Amino acid sequence: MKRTMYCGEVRPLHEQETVTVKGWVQKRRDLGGMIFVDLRDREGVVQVVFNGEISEEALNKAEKIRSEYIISVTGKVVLRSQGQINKDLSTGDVEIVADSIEILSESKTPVFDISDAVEVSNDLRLKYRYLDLKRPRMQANMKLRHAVKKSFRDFLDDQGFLDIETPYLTKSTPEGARDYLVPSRMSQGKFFALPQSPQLFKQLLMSSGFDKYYQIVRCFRDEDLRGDRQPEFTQVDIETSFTDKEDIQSTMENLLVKLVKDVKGIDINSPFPRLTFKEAMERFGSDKPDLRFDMELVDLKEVALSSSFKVFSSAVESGGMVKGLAVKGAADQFSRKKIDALESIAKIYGAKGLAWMKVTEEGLTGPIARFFSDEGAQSALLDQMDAEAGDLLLFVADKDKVVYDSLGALRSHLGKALDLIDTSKLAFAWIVEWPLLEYDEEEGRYNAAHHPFTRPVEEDIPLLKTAPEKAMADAYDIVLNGYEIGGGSIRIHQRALQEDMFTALGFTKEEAQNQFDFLLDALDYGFPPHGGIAFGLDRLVMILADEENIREVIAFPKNGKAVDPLTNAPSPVAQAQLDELKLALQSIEKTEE
RNA sequence: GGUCCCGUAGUGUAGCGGUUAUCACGCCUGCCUGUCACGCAGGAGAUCGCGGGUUCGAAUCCCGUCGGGACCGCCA
Repeated sequence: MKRTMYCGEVRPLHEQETVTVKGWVQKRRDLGGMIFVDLRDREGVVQVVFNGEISEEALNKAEKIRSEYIISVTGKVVLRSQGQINKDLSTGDVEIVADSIEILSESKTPVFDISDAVEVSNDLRLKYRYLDLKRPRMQANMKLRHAVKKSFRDFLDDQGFLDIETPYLTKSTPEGARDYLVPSRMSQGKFFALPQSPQLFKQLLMSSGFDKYYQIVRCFRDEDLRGDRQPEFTQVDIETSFTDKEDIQSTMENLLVKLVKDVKGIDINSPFPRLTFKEAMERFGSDKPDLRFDMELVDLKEVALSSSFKVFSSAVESGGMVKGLAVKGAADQFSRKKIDALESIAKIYGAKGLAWMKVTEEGLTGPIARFFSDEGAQSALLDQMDAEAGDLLLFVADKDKVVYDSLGALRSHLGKALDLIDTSKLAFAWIVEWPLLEYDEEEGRYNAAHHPFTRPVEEDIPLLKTAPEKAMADAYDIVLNGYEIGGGSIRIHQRALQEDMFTALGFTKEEAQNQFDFLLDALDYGFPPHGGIAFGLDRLVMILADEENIREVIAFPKNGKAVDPLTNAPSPVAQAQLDELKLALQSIEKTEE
């Protein structure tokens, strides 16, 4: 019998119709002369009734079925009588009275319940991912991911963007993340790298005149994993010629407004707020601030300098800073022990300590309150921090980076812990005016903050030769609820400027030519001005799905050690395979330090 | 590379120096014609991740190891 409809789609309008549904046995309730089966497919669950008075044969077969058996049922749709309606099911007004049943596949009892109710360990879920993906949560996440991709495609297609594929077997480049390498049999001793992004290819496509390009594309980075980072992840990669930053930003805002409406039915406002990198760091201690709540960092340079508290004044005098957070109305909730816990968070980011005071009706209390006992110092502090009785004040005095990182982390932590976040909000924002370069202390040189093909802002182009570290990039990130969900820039489209950029990054002419000859050569043949953006699809879907790990929106992800417990990849290979590639393994025995 | 947390029936857990190792769900058998967390009666199922140590005695304490998770570094 051919399926006539999905289980989850049976409705009262189908009353008296004979239907055939095929699905997985969610639950069997055997009452003896009568068996109820909840039958599940991707669209939902419907109750099937096996009644000996209707069909003895079907009832007998139904006695044999167990959880997750796959069956085909043909029967009549009937309305349930009052009192038998199940309002928890979308199909709860009806049920299917079975005339016949066919068992299409048997199943062992699954190792865990196919339900959202039980929290199963990550390891088991990934090992039995095909079972895990049956769960309603995962089915919903996969459908959402599809809807997001479709919305991207529909919008970009409407706007005249062309989907063009770029190679996965490509050239290793020294900049950026560690590459995944693929040995070449045909060119022995040489390696492809899997792309960290299709960056250079999309730029070349611009030179070829494709004008508007997009691709939903897998990218690979061999770095340690996090909740929002997998070794392979998906970008929505976009590039446009004859454009500028504002043009790209407004197009992407239109895209996201439509996307959020399409997949969540939510109206969001555009344009999105624009913060400079500096402003984001100063106000939120993060380059990807969560703008769903306030509690901004307060600069206390003046207060610190005039204070008798050495820790504060000397931090500023030695070139660092002092910043504070006013945690509104939280003084009573924070015992000494809880403040110690906050301090240990600050210390993760290099803070030597976390200074604190509580504001009471009588004034400031806490171990450092005595330094702010005089009327003037106290009112200056309270004024700056907009603090009042009942507030908990937190301070970090240190190098800029430590102050930003530790207070930024405390702000996020407290936002969650104190329930300050309106979780129904989607707080998009652009972070703009990024430094072009950042200093790498380990290597003792400058690295591209974004990537080496990012154009400096027009007025800073001369700085590239004189003081490149001061140059700002024509780059922009887009953040959502405390995550970076995309980033892009206007690119360099002149050879001379690209060479200056390589020089600023410490490349010799030969090194630049060796690594990027194809780009430099192409630049000789002319590039239109161009720029673009890439979205992290997994992260965006994760946030829209209300998940906290991108694993939840990837069908077959890796675990925290970059291993796939389902297939057990990566795995050893046969000696013959290595021989063919002329590869020899070094001893991988653990060596003593 | 580093810090912290977790490993107990199929699953989720209790126990934290002496228990017949707890409970729930699931599983198996029987009964049951309106269940939907079905019900009732019974049953099986655990080398307490692994190795070593302390102790009269270890699931429990200590060390190591393996596996998992979170975070720092790393991720243009």
